[in-house]
Amino acid sequence: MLRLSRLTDYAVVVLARMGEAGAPTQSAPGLATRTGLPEPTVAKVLKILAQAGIVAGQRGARGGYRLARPLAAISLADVIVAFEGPIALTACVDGHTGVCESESLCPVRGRWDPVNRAIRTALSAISVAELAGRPPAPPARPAEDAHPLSLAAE
Amino acid sequence: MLRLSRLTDYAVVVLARMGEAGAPTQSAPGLATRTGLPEPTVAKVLKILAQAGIVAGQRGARGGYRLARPLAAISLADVIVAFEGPIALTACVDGHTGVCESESLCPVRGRWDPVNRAIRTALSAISVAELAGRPPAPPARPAEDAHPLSLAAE
DNA sequence: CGGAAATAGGACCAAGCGCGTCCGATTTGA
DNA sequence: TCAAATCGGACGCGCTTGGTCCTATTTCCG
Repeated sequence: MLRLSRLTDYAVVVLARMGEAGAPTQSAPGLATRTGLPEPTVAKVLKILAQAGIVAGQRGARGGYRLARPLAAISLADVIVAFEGPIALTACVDGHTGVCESESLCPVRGRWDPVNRAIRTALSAISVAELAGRPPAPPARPAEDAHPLSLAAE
Repeated sequence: MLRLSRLTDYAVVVLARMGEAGAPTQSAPGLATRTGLPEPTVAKVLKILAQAGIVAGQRGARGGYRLARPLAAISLADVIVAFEGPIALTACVDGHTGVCESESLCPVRGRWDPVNRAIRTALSAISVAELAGRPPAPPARPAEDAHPLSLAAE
């Protein structure tokens, strides 16, 4: 199913809501009620997004979170990397030399790299704004209909 | 990490080994020793591949498995679908209407479709033969670097 | 100046499921 | 008739994910 974690899914929803709000700064409880998601989960999502530099947190009373950059400048790959680490399909790629009991026997050593790069490229080409379908008020909105991602010919 | 299951990874390795063998039919225990993978696991992988129609099983003594079609005609998407179901990044897409407690609130309803299609297309364009990196005859390691798989423009 | 509100950063526990294993039934060649 | 192999399912351990909560820190408002 290639599924990404549920937190990542939530993050996209939360970011989309943040983008369409009027106020620049919004609190985690407020975002929770507006998205319909449980409040502690939304808080956790926002904390991770803040660590990744995608949102910026403002502490103290009347604090909250604001987007560090417009939704159009946040790629889907950024969000996925923040929640799931580097994008790769197999576990063989992230420094686990010696895990495979038979590296010399493995016929696909290093062959996954172009595949991973392709997936990465595809995910980097999609912005959260495109996923949300409505840019808040950018000077030049990219497109209303999703363009074919510049991947392989369909 | 977007990781696919370990069984899927094994399947690619097993298929690659089957493609480079001389005999058309090979037994699960034989494939296990040749890949260095545990024998029950290889048997399970082969069973799933047989259900998906990627390999064909021959029962009885001197039986085994053979490729239903050449490796070049087996796409990576075929293998992934066999082991992990339909390729989709989120759980919202496979008929779970009503799971999300707030579909009307969700700003990304249906927006994942182009993303999923792009991933699917990319994975369909890659054959197991390309992952194995060697057409028919394996005297030694033919090439060190992989060719760019005709995927995305980098 | 004090209290309230909110983020920051952990730790913690429960549930789900991936994954390896094994068993019996069936088929087929020697 | 026996042996070898696939086929189909069930079972249980273990890791990862997820949701929750607690405490410290910061900052605005009365």
